[in-house]
Amino acid sequence: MTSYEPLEQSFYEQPTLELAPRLLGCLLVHETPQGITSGYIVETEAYRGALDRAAHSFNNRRTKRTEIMFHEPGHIYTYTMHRQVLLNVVSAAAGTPEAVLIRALEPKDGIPLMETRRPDRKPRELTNGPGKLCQAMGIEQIAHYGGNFTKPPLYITSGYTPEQVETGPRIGIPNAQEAKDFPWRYWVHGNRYVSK
DNA sequence: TCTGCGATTCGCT
DNA sequence: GCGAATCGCAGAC
Repeated sequence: MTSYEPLEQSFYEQPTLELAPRLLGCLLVHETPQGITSGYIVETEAYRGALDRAAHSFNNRRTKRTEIMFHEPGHIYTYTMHRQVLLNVVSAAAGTPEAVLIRALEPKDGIPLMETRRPDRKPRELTNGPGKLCQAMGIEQIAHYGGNFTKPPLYITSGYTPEQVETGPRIGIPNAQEAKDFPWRYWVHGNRYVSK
């Protein structure tokens, strides 16, 4: 178990709807004093500020919480929901508030450490949901908000190329009217760690 | 293994 | 106050 070489800034400079599927198979890595944890990204969702009623930044709403989405792509956007932390990759050019939610991982390094952070869980229950993977990886909202995925301690590196990617409506946004049907959820076909 | 429902914190209005 | 990009548990099959 060693360090990896983070993907460069240029990787994030592609349209959100292209970045979201291209993140699949990439490796999310977190280096902490306790050790390294990592996992392959197997499920993502795109959120596109201006036109997307399901996004926090809908209608370009700029607040303390959504501020980071207006910055350059590659920044870290964390958000809390019912005591859970959710991890997002800021996408699109500065001034365009878009992001990709990381929904599920397939654990690679540091599985024993993940198990200490989420005791008494089956292997598959470690990272098969957006709040769960943050727990397993030790990701905290305050500490990581506004950071950058291009450098340690929390970064993304290349992994593998998925054989088949599937697309469908996003999860958990029933009040988003027309936006709830946008097929902006992407996952690796047949992967056991996909949340649904 | 899958589905449905209730808990409960924080940021925004 | 309100409502949410969720989780975990209970109960069915």
